[in-house]
Amino acid sequence: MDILSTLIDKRVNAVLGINSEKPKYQLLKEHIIQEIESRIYKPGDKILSENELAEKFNISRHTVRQAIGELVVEGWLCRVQGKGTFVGRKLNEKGDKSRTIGVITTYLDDYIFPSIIRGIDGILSSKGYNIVLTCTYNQHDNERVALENLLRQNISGLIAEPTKSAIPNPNIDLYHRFEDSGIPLLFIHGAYKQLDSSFIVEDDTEAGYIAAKHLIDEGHRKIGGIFKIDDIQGHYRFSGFHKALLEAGISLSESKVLWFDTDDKHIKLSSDSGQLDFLLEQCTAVVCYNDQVSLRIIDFIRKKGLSVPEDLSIVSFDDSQLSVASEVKLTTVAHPKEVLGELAAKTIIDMISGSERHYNIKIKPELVVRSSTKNINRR
Amino acid sequence: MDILSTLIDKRVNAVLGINSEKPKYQLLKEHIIQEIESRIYKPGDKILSENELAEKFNISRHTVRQAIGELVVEGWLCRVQGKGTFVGRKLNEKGDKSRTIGVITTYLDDYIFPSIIRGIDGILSSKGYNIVLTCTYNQHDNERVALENLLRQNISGLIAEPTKSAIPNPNIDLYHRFEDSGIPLLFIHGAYKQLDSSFIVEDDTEAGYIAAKHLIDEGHRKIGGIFKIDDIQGHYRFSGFHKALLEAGISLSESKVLWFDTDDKHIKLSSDSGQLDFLLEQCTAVVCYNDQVSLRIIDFIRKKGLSVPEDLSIVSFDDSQLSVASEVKLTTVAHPKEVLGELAAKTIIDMISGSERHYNIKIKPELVVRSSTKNINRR
DNA sequence: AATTATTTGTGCGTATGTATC
DNA sequence: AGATACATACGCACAAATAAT
Repeated sequence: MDILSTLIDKRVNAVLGINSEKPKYQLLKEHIIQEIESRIYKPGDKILSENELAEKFNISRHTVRQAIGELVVEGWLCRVQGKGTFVGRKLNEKGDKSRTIGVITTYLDDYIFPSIIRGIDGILSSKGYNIVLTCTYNQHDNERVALENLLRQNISGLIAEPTKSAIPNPNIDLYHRFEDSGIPLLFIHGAYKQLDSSFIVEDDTEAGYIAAKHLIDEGHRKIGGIFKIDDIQGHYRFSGFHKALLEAGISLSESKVLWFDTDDKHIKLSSDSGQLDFLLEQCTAVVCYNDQVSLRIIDFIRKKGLSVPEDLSIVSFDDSQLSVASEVKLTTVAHPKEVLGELAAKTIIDMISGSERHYNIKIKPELVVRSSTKNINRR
Repeated sequence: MDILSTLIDKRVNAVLGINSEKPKYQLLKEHIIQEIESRIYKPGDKILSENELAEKFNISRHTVRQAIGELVVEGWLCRVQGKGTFVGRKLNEKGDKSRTIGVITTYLDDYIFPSIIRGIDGILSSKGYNIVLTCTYNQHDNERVALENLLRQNISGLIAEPTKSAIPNPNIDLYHRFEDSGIPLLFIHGAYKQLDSSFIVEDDTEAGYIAAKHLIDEGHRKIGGIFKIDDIQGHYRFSGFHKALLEAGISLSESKVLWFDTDDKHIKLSSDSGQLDFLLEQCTAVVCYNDQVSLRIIDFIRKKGLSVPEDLSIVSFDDSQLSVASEVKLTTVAHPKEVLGELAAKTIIDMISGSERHYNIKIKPELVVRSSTKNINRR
């Protein structure tokens, strides 16, 4: 439905001017925005001249200028004297981009994001790019404010972690504006299903598979697992763990897997809860959700007067600083972290300067073998 | 010098219109900006009406509107229909501020800034504030871009680490604009001498004093020091170290202090450089520039077949993760880090909502006594 | 190389609408 | 109710940049 089509008729125009609450320049603005969003005009296209628009809609050139002027400020259009008005943002003096990259994450302080940000920062700063970082605290309204600010900032590219990626996102329209403006958009750590954008994620299923496979290769058959249930990574890691066991012909008895969540981990994983005894009774090895859990298990075993890896082999995930801080150095599946950040930075630079514009990347995790696992066949 | 004063005379105006490259609305813009910067108009003040300006400068009201319109977009002014045009940014619907805080640091990945950012983030997010973070990589031009972007956003406050604080800053004008707009400005980790702004810094001299004092209190008299020479913190810490020794009547023999810089630390502090032997020969204790240096010294001593603290007591600075990761837990003077960040966050909130607008805070560091020092009188 | 047409930029005038005090 | 302020909208003229002739 064309907002301004009725304006062509002068009499109807007059009627519309009374009925409609909105001023003419506002209607024209919305009309032009709609033309851009519906891809009638693409980034770089020349729109109708001011006089043509004035004639087409029977409004004065002054009113057209007012509408276009605001759209320029909002980043939809740019004007070039003597040439015309074009869709998209004006480039700076030298004709190149701003060399500023926007980054949106859910948290700054999250266990994984300092590392990812470090990876992004390391590459981008060495390539002469600046970073503008905003975090959403996993709130859609904060995400919206961040996107609106970045749209005004003439950034060359955007790296974003989805906010609440599992549920429908109300800010998809703003993400579309980056694509409409020809600004590369790259998601990390997840992607919106509603948006066919580039993304880089880690492969948690593969991580779970690698962890279990390593224990199987070391001769273990009685393998337990401890996973987090309120985190999708926990599900994926369990899924890969399960797959490896099935491939090895090991049936998964429920009793060998312990699930915990954010709230009950202090109870379930404490030494005297009794929940952990099955590990020592039924297993020679265990896959732990992350390095923190590993340290708890090692603590538990030490209190029983036993030791790792002699009495129990342990594999965990993330390769955090904790994995080398303790006396037993942990065998762990390294989360990409910095690598994910570095790859994201390199990819966004590729998307800005190169021809290739679409990337769907899953990073394969790698096992770091240290001293928390042993081969039970060699003795 | 009033840019537009000559415009009052119509004939001179005509002459100026030929000689001056700039259009009238541009001259009016600069005139109004100058009036705001010179504090003739303060935030919240009402400026002359459009008609008054048009009459005063003998230009049309349309031209005045064009000038004011751009100043509104740039955040200098806001217009209220029926009331007038005022200095400063328009508040949002509910009349309150945006609850977004701008943060500018030199680096993201620097050894101290992840912690400071964590402190800021922890407090601000819990109070419902958002953060927009930009880092300058210690470059003035990046700082300028960051400040310009933040000026366009509707932030309620700005926390900034000075970029190259030791040399004159070319972006002082932009920092003034925040103060002109009534946006609280708080520096951390240093402050520009040209600007009489609030700041929160750590007291490195005091830290050096505390470190040496602790060793003296533990009975040591032969105390060495290892400091970094290309970092102002190194100078401050040495200064405090020196003061403590003087107070205790210990003369500082030059041979007991080793200076290193970023480039030569791998050579000077390596086990086989010979530079470290004086420590074992002449001292019972040593003050190390940071925890990293401490670990190197411990490594050196272990290779000599000796141990800490039995053969040498060590105090260092920062209380980083390293200080508890090794088998010898380090006695160390805790850098505020998170506390600095948290205090900065609390202070900026105070400055936004409270009446007090000016803070000059030096944080006293605290000694964390662990097991790298021993009293040589008790045996 | 100069001319011309087109397009945006600057600037003036006027009138009327709407919000505020 | 009236005065004042900004908001919307129309008209015109000329300058400056651009592209094509």
